Amino acid sequence: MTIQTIVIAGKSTLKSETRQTDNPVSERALHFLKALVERYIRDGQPVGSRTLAKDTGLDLSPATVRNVMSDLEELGLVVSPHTSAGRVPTVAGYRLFVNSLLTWRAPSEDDIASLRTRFDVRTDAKSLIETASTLLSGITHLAGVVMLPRHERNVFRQIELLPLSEKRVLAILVTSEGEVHNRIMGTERHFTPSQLEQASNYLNRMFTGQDIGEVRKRLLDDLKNAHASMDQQMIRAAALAQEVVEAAESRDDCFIAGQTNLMEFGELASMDRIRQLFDAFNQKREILHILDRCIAAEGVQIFIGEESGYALLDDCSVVTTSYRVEDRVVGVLGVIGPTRMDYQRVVPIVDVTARLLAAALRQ
Amino acid sequence: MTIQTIVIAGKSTLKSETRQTDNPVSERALHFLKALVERYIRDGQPVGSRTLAKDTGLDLSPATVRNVMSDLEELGLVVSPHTSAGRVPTVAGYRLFVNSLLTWRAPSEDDIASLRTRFDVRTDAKSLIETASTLLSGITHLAGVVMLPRHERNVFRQIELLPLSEKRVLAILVTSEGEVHNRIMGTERHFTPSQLEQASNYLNRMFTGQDIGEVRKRLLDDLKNAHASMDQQMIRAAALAQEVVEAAESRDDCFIAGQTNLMEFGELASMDRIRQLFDAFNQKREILHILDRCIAAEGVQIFIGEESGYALLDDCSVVTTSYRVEDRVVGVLGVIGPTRMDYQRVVPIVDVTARLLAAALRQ
DNA sequence: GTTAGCACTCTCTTGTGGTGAGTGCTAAAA
DNA sequence: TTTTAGCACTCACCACAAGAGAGTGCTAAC
Repeated sequence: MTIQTIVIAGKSTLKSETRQTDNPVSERALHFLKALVERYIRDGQPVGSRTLAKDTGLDLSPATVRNVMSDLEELGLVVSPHTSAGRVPTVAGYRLFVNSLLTWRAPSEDDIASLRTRFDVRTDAKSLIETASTLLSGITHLAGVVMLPRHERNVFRQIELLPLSEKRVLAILVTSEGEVHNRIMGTERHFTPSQLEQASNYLNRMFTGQDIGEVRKRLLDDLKNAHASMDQQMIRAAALAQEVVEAAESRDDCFIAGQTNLMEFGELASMDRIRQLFDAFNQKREILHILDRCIAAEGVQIFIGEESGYALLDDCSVVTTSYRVEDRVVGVLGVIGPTRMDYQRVVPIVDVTARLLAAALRQ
Repeated sequence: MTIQTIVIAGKSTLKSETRQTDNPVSERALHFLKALVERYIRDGQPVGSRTLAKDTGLDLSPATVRNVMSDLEELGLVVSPHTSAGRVPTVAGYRLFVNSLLTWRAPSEDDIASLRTRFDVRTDAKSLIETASTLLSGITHLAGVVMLPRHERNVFRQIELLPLSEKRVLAILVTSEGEVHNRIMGTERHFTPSQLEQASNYLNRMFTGQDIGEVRKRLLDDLKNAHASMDQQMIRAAALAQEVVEAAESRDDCFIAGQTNLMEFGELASMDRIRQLFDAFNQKREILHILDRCIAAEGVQIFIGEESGYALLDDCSVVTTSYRVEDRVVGVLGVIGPTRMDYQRVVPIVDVTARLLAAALRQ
């Protein structure tokens, strides 16, 4: 698995770990590989020696090209689906292409513009995430996904307990950056408004400013060994708070937009494949795992085909990057598409989107 | 367009407006039609005279059946896709079937059980809606959709304004039945916590218990003709409240679950059709319109094929019903599937789900 | 009214041959 | 030694034909 950092703006820096200096793949061969991948990304058809010969501009005969292709095939960088088809890049081929052969193309003015204007700074995190994934999918014509992972720093700000009806209480919890969680809870006994107010005052006094994880632990403790020092009242308050705090902690916002874009791609086009894919998207589980893996990494990450480790995504690639606010990673975002996506275009877009989203979140 | 009310529990009452007493479609022909539709619903293939002859149990020869079918075809109740295929019901055929030929089958114990246990009364409206649509789609193997239309009665309960950072304020609005709306707003000037508290106190004093629509109007008025009697402070408070109130009013929660189930059906199986369908679901617009139409109606409504009026749903049927709390319609729910869905099973399930959801919402 | 028989129609499957794109290999040219 | 031309070969794809199967409509007999 290779990781590369891209620094956007047309130029690229690669922390390339691949570039096999040990095996002697000639400059020319690489040139061909590049042309081949580009061509294949363009029209999705196996590319043959004749077309490739023209594409490179090197004025060589198809026969020569064939020889080179043979070498590339031996190296496992391309395959032909059957004897008399052209060649198609393998995962290794894409990898090499992405790592060493590609210079990132800065997103077009249009793309940047439509990104920038649509990020309205004045909205809350949730809708920002939503627009981000919609934009990503809209611009790339792939599926866009944005995730807001559990904060490492999620702070208890304020809790409010409101009576709803006889035995139901509405708990509203505000955390860190103005995120609001709420839950309705049934209670065994009736609380008067003033009791609830007392309870929330108590909770606020105790916990404001503390980390949510901590709060949860303390609440649990309190409930378990409800020590004498504690007022009955307060124990009940803790019980009420418990649920909403839990909800606030386990929250994982993750949006996927533009799934249907994937139906356009012939290579995924069997109804069955697509269905499995969509179901997976709905479950979100596996997707979240993949994205989780990117949290730590620096810069844009690219999983090509099987690299993601999920059979479902075998002929898909995932391009992700984390976005950070004040050097703290707050989330991961990216796109999912067929392996033959236009990396040169997509990668920078993912990168820029991450930056813009980060900026918007930073207020 | 016909509307029928079903009263569930195995029996059915039909306010049938179709039952063409004017045209002489024989009892036997109807019997055949019923058999044909049932068969077609079962295996989705045009059904021929031979199979049908066996199906009815009437011990008639295929030739006789063919004669009857010919009549039915003349009446526009069935068609054959081509000369040597069997017959397939037309929309009119389905209509007649649904209106007059069908006795509703009470949902199976299993289905009821899995519905009942999964409705946890102790959660908020939003998650109830979510489970309802998931359940619907799970049990029927169709797409389930649940909508919570704009309340006619949506009451301002409490507003809270919290300072987030320099120039951002978090507004939390609680309405009617414990629904929480929140928005983050940028402001031109800095508010101190106490100013915000004052402002929310003011708003709560003014508006608690009033209808949200009313509140919005009054806020707008206040802002427009900010009369001398009003304190600058209060004008700002109004400005802040404005946004979140608007959000609370225009909210339309609508969940669609199990879209992918529709991919299983051969008749919708062109990638293109499905894609359009999914895109429509994502937009939600048209779906909402259809559902809107059902709000007024009593009982279960069935739109077969083109009846829905949306070309997209030409070979889909929509089965919906409204659900009510204390005789007030609070929402609409239903399923979307191919015209050849198993109405006998699906309709009662939709009906029961509505009742259970209503019960859960009633607390 | 019902049925048997029959010719007919149309889809679907299977097989066949042709075409075109592309290959690998070999031997000659550079 | 690299490049190229030539050639035989492979395979997907298409069009077409032939046959099977399912089902029909019609007619004439029961």
